[in-house]
Amino acid sequence: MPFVRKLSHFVALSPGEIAVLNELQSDRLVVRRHREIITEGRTYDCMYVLIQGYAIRCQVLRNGGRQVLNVVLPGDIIGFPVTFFERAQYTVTALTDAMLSPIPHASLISLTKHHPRLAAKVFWSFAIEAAMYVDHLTNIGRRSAVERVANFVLEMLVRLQVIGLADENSFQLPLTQEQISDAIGLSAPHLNRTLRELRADDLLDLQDRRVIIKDIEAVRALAGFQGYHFNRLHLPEPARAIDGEGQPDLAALFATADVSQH
Amino acid sequence: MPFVRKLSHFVALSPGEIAVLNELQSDRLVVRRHREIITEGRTYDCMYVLIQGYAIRCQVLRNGGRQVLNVVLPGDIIGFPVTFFERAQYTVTALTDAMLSPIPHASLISLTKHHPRLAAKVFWSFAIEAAMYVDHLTNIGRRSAVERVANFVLEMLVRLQVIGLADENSFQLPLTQEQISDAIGLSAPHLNRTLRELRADDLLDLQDRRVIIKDIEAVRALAGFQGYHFNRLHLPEPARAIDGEGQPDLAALFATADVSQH
DNA sequence: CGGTACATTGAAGGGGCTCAATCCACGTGG
DNA sequence: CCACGTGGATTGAGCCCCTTCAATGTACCG
Repeated sequence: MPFVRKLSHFVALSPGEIAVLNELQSDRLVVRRHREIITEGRTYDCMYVLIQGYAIRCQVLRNGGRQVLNVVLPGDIIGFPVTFFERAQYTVTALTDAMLSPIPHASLISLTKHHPRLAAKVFWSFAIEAAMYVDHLTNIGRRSAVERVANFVLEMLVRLQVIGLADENSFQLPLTQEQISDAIGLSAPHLNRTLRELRADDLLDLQDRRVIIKDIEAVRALAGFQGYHFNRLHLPEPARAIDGEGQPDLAALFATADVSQH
Repeated sequence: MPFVRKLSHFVALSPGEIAVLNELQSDRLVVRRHREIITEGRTYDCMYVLIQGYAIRCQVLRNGGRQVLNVVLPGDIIGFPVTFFERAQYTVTALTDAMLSPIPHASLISLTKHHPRLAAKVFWSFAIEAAMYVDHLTNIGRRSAVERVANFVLEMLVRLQVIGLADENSFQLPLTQEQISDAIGLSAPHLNRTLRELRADDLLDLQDRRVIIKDIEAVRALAGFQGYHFNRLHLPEPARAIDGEGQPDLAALFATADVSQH
């Protein structure tokens, strides 16, 4: 289960919590390539965990311009923030045939009640999405074309490594150059020229939907890559927790596993 | 309490819930103009509600470039996602003298346990932040200078109206032109020229930190402004909630107010 | 074989940047 | 009261990065 794998990378999960998470993702749903998973303007009562496949979140402007907000990888949750509003803010499209697991909002609320600490961990993980948007923002707002490509490629590398879909310095990525260019705010021709430059300098190569980073250190230096949000999440630990109300069952509240029936 | 006011705009709150939220924000902290509230790279055990004043979230690049990620207004929570990681991803700086209320992470977790439905509402509200980042992304990635300014100004108008700090078509905004330009990915000179254009066309005016939108409809048309995330939040309602496990206390779980001691 | 999807390349132009210089309001100290 | 410093707004000149609009190339596929 890629979601558990990814979440484990960011925060400790007890066996009981893992069981609950797997239970949550027991429903399955298949979406074919190029179909929309979420459609802008519509209403949704659930989120989706992407079990297998790839997708993009995407906004379209009246003049035809597109912004690819984000690439969705296996283990990512589709639905934050988009399904939390009465009308979806953007569209999510499957890039490949994809397998999803719907998670009704009601289940999340229910989790909040019955497994509060686990729910907090899930909500905490939404911070990762938000942090990625933040980094994209600086990337697009304040960097040159080469720097943008370098950052994009490094982000993908690290995210794919977390879920075991990238090796040391290369990975598959089912995006066309046009989609990549829409993700980093460039025109497709200019992205192509920028890639040529990077290839000429032996920094990285992109062919047949495969990215090979030939000189990671150089690319990292070029990108000014920080990647703070690939650090672990920071939840209060039981030992340090302080609660003004002095609840009697405080210790239980902050116990690592709040799952009793397993 | 601006946070309650803002949250009420997005989701229904019972009197009991409002009381709990006010209790949460009882601590006070003053930060002077130009001081940092959150510093990149450091660790935090609490979030802050901005009670009064203004702030900006901001990332700095090695080459000196800055990206203003966001303007923080009264009622906004400072700390999502930035304090949820072991190292803060960006810096938050007070633009004016500011009053804050610290909310320990532990209190949030505690809320999850004791007032699960209210906690869900608070976590749900984080989607608003993320949705704003998403809109900034398309704004910066795919729009021209005039369009960016139009969008920026409209977003500020609506956000300030929600908390009662803007009238029909104008508002104070304590940002220099340089800071605004860093927010929308332009250079300061070019922002200035763009403002001149907009002023010449009688669309809007910016003087002495005050924005006056002279022709809202025209600006809105120019911006292609959607503002989906100013819609209400969409939580499951008690009536429609479905829980696979068939918990006996389901009705209680989804009751609007889950606060008993008030 | 023609059609589709995508990568690649070229030429031309413009939108926005860089780097200043200037202006202006304001506060501060001599 | 004026000289000066400072932070910010405004304007100008030059240019380059990137866009636009094609055309061309190249797989793959029914």
